[in-house]
Amino acid sequence: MRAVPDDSSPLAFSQARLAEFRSPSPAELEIFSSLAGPVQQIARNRTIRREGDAPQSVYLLLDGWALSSMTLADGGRQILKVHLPGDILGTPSMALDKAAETLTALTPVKLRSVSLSAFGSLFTRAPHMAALMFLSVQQERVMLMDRLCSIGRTSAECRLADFLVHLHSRLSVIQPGIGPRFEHPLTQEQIGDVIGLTAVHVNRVFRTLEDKKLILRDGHMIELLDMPALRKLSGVPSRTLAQDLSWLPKPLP
Amino acid sequence: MRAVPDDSSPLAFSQARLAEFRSPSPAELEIFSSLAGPVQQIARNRTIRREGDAPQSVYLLLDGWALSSMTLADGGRQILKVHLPGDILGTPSMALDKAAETLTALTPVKLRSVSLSAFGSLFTRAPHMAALMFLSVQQERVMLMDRLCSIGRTSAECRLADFLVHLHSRLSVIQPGIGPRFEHPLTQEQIGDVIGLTAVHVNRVFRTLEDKKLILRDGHMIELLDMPALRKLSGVPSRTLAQDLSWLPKPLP
DNA sequence: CGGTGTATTGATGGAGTTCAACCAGGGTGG
DNA sequence: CCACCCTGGTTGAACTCCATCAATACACCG
Repeated sequence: MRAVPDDSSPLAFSQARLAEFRSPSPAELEIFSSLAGPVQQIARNRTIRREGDAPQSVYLLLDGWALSSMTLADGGRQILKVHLPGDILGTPSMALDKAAETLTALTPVKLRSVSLSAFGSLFTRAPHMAALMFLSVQQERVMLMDRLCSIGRTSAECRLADFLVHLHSRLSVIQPGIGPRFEHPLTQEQIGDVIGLTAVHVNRVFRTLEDKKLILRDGHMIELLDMPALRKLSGVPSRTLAQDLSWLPKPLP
Repeated sequence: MRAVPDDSSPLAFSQARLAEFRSPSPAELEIFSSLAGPVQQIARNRTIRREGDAPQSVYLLLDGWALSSMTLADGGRQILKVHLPGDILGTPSMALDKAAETLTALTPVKLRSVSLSAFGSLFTRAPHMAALMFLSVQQERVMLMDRLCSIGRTSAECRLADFLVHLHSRLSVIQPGIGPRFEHPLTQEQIGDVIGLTAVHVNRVFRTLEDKKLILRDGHMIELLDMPALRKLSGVPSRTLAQDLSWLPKPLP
């Protein structure tokens, strides 16, 4: 199967993501791409996989925004991650009986499934690529740790600032030269479910950030007016990836 | 080098941990063990590695309790994980320039270092073992996700209940047949730093759990009197590992 | 025996929730 | 084309949970 579909730009995203860690080789990208199923379209607000389902594959997000979330006993919801094109969805539940997280399309979405057995073959066919995946998961883990700090130990204002700065920096990776303005499809209730606040309070904190001239809103467009101040407010340090990954196994030729 | 040191029990712990996912083969455990450095002793309250240090190795915890934590801009601290014997410490920062978490010995500790290059060789020498490691990290990620829910969306009472139930279940893995009572070395301030509360409030919540006859305390000994009620209170579902891991690469003979 | 770190309890205050009302935009169907 | 709703945003008022400040008690240790 030819790896790259007609509109090759989506795969370019995921290449950009993995290229954050120096270069999987073209041969490896080819392998990974050949493991994935056909491109599927999912409509807005459709569930991709529900928590409790048996995990049978993971998903390469090509286009659109998606959410992974968990539902609590009391009906509350926590959004675990806002997914952007290039992300791989559903991997946390690979080791589990029943999926821990629900995956939902936030906008119309294009994705390709990768079966667990296909994924598993990476470990023998492309060890270097498998190691990159391993590191990518560790990176996700650090992001969760940072969010734990943010939610556990900082005020609502800090949390929202952190969320906006973090989202913007992730968008910058897949849209270089994006500038300080960006559009997003999230409701204030969803933002609250990300950072552990009620929709009402998210609204109020948005207002105070505006009043302080730190951000500017127009509908679902947000402009970060004072990035340094926002970063400082967020409290969590920015992470830089290791330069020296010479300890990894050698990439395929 | 003979893999198992004289007191072989500590390695048995880590075997127990990995055996949660069906069986790395003895040959693989031998490989892993041969990668690790000599046994080191660390005194109580000593720092194993500070956040900001360049990550050069990961650590296999053989004996004792350890903490991984992050310090915020305002001086606040979030404890990311309470580590028990058998845990591998420091892996989240493998992909980073500077370590994200500080590792501290909570009790006198025995550990062995594994250099990054040694760890990396697993991916070519023992792909099945590498895949088990990969799954183990995903499992850690799910634990962080569960805690995010707990801290982000539940009351202090729920959080403490969740913490106690979770800690107890992890202790049960390395001390089968432990019963409902267990001892721990944590101060109330440290527990607060785990679940995002102040020491004062941790104390009050402990009291209410006692008053409700859910737990019983004597110094640093805790007895879980009503496990079902505590589980229900915690709100987060209990996770069960996948039975079918046939999609993994074949283990070494 | 003083000193330090931890546990405990009370009193007060504040950040965020909850409840409620109102508004704006955008489908949809008569 | 307009009445109708329905979702999402906005603002106010009351309340609650948890933080903060403070004081005491207790244990361990030089």
